[in-house]
Amino acid sequence: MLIGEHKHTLDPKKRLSLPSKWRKELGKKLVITRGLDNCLFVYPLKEWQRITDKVGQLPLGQADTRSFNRFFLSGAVEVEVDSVGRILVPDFLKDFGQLDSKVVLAGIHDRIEIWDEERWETYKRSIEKQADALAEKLGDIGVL
Amino acid sequence: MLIGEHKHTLDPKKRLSLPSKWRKELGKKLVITRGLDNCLFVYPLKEWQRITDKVGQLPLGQADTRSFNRFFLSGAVEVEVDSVGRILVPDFLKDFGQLDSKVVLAGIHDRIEIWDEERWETYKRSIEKQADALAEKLGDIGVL
DNA sequence: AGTTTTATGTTAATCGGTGAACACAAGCAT
DNA sequence: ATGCTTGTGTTCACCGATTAACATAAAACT
Repeated sequence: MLIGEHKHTLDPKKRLSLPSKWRKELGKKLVITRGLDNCLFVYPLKEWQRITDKVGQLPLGQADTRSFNRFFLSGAVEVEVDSVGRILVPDFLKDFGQLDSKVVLAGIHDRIEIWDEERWETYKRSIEKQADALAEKLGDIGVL
Repeated sequence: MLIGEHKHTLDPKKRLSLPSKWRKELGKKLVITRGLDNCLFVYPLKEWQRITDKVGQLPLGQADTRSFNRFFLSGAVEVEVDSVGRILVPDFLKDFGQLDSKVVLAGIHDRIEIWDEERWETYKRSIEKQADALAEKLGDIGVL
């Protein structure tokens, strides 16, 4: 289970070292892709396969799902973790996530998300404000 | 069953000793996370798993659940109880809970909550005033 | 073909976290 | 009252992670 948040830096060569806490769980091969809300999603290879299975089952007839597939799949890249636990972030994904050198890695259950630090802080403040309202909604669903 | 309230202090290294009463029940590994109303939730590992099972099944497509997942999961940290019964509170959670050195630990059924002492006192006063009204509401649901 | 730039791999140094051990204070119970 | 448990504060030393710096390899361009 990937949880927690870590601040790291993207080195000048766009390499990002993964929090050592997560390395075992993440494994050697990962998939990075465009995420929602302008962050990047990073999945361990196994999880990625599980997800593409689901996505592949969506009806091709709807324009929405076609668009989403393109967004999600065409932006995906398989990367390998190097000997010191770093991954290489491709240019186009770095641009998409508007990443500077300071980034935040957030563990969300089965994936990690990469955020530009500044954007993460503002986003976080906004969800913290909404949290109580969100929780009520989820209470209805029976989570808490 | 975790009940009662205890005043403790957060030491300069952000360590918090758990009330000895609860230690057996809490076990060695706990999860701390952002809670509602600006307090922190602390779950024994087992309870935590029960909750994340539910949370993990929420649909990725809804912005609300994404937000809540980020709020709840990225804010979670697994901590170990040290040899003298203390846990370490990460910076970002200390900030979120607006904790000073004096805190209150409140037992709420299957979790404990960490509150800044001052904020706890005001909150408590407010719910004490509302108590009668709250009870009526619960009566409607059939609790009391 | 040679030179410069880009990519990748390896090593090193620093910084901070973490844990253990200890000492003291305070409260509770017998 | 006094002895034992619990909470708090401090010190130290160690280990490891992250980052920066360096070295090598590949590639691109002239």
